[in-house]
Amino acid sequence: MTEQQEQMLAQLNPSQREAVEYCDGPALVIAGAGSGKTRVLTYKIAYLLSLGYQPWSILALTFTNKAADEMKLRIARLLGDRDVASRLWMGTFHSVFLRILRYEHENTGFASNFTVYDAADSKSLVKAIIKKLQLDDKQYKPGVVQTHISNAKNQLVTAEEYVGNPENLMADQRSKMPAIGQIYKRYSDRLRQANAMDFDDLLLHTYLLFKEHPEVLQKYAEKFHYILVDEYQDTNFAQHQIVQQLGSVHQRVCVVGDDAQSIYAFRGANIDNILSFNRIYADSRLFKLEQNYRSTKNIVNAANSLIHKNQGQIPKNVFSEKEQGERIAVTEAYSDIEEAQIVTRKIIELNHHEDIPFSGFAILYRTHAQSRVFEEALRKQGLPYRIYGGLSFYQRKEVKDVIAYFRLTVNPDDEEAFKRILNYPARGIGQTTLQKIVDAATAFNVSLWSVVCQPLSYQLNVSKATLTKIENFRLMMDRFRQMALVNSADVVGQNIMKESGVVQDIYSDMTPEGKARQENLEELMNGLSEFVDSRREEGETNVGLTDYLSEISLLTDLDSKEGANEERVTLMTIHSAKGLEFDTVFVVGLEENLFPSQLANSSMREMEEERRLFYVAVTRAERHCFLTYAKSRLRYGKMEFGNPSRFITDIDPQFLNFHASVRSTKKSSRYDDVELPWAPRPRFNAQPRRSEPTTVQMPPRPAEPRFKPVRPSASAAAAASSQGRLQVGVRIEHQRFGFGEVLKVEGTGDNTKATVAFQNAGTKQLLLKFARFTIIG
DNA sequence: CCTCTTAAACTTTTT
DNA sequence: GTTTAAGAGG
Repeated sequence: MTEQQEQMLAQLNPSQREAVEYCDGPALVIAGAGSGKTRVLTYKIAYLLSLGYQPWSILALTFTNKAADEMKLRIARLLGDRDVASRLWMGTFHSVFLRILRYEHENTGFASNFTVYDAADSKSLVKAIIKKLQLDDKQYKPGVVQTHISNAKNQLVTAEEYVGNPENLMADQRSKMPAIGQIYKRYSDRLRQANAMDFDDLLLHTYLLFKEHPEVLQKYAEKFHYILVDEYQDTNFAQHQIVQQLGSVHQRVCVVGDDAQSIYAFRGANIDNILSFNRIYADSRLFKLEQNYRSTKNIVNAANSLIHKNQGQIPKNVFSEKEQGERIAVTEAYSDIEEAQIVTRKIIELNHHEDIPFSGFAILYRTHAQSRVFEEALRKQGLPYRIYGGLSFYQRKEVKDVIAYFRLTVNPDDEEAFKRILNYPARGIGQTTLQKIVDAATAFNVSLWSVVCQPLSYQLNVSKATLTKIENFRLMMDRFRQMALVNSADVVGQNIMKESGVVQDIYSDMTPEGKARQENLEELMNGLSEFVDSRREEGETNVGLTDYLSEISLLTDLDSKEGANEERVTLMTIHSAKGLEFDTVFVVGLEENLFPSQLANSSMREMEEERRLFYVAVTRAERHCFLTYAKSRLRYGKMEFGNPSRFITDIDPQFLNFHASVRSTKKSSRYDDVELPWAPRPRFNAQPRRSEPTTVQMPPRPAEPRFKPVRPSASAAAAASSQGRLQVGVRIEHQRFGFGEVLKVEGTGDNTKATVAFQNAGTKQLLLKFARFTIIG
């Protein structure tokens, strides 16, 4: 063993070390909450590299981009100057498979420029099909049908197989939706027609690709000498099978997970995947990480007593060696509004007396709808906060519209994009005409775009005037495509914005809502420019719209890097909080029918998942954990009265402290404010009232020119002058990545490249020609 | 074909 | 209470 390896392994506890060192075959690592799961994964990858594994032969799969980014960052830091993190195959299941599917598209029957439909696109398509089949959308609710289709795909059942199996029809008849098979079949046909895949297809088609083309599977199974999977308890059948396919040659598969934290069964995650791992990989070894490094003894013990109420789990003994800590405080509030006030007050108090920064607080709730009251309370007190989740930036109407132009430019057959923009901005092609186009397309089994190209051959029956309008639309899109052939994504994007008339439409609206939309589009265009710049700096020459769309199609709000390091209170659902930790956690809304959700009442299985969700919530806390519930709450605009959640009594009372709120005994109105007995700490700027009903706080941008002018070669002059002084060891400040140190300089002239380790952004390769930074010594 | 008004549905959780 | 769908009128 080399000294470097010894040094690295010395930083692990004995069980972590065992898990890292065992590299000869399949391994299952059961990692309790806060036990250093990510640490094991990153050290294991670093260790593999030190053994001589090539970075591109290691595949590491996660569920969120955030987890993947975090791991890359930590590996880069661990390895120091070896710039290999970027060459690892690391990412979410969906993003890695998207990459493979694009590369191997010839064997999938899709063109390489296929679109990824988001959930809204899928739903809209399902809805259109239900309508087309003249089914009652009360009986066939699009969302419910979509879930059925999604479940089938996650079980790797294709539409053909679904229709071919009479059992499915019988099951669907029992649920009063016998036509689901028919809808599923038509749905897949239309996706193929549109050259598009939905989220589930990224898994299903990867599986099919490998199954139907053994030679392709062989290539990847040989390529990946080691496969690591994070959060294995959340994998569904499809993911489980693909991992098995890819591991078939080398059998070196290491999965990490915690059955107690399985919270995605509703989405098809199968806890059996982790429970049956030992059976599938005959000679697999089991490692358990049981020491929790995150939370106080009290929190860990409370969580243990809670999860003990669940049946059937892998036995483990999670323990903490940290201080005992205080008991978990349970507080009753009179109303949801008072609940928010209590939490806000407590945050101010802890911030004041214990110097806990605002970023050390998290308010965790079961549903997004609960965020609003907390948002208002925090704003009233001038506390900085950030709400995660809900409508992401890319799902806002105006943003989706522009993205639809990009999508249709890249993929003419994209139906959902087509429908979105055919008459936006208004160009006199209405619902009736669209319906005719759709009908013609379905009749001839072609895409909507094909109909527009040859309206006569597809017997499109519209007036002469309408035909001209359609023709103009077609010509415009063709211009965009010509442009996209030779220009980079930012240039094309700017042009599309202007020529499509979107800019004119949005900027003619001077209402506050209109202003907000303008800001969002500026944000979008800035993001596009940044994307192109950053790809260029990394040496990519042709950064097209396809690249950009691939990047953003799989992004969620949680992945936005902006404001991540700011001093703000975090508000999020418990689901999004998985994997995170905070000094102080408030778990709110602990009422029957809210948490646990009333929908979980029907089965034990669902109730246990809710309990695991609560377990996840409590174990996010390092030092303080507070539980609150409200006796009354406004829901659907109506006042409801609830009872405390059963989960509170699931925790052994020796770990709890019960409080009734001071005010709930007094007569109080829902609307008056709580007077604070102390002055709050320095106030931060309150967030401006959002004019859009979204739950995302986008960081305010400094006043800038409307759209950043496109820079063909950034600040080439500045770069050239600094180039001479740029050498190993020099510290720089990059416009976007922040402070970093130069590790390597190679190449000459325009091709000079520098490898820079940034404090917060990881190690990046910068092409000096494009990079914007200043040398600081 | 567009836009304004009114009615109904909505809330789990997300890649 | 909020957002989307449908229907009437221009």
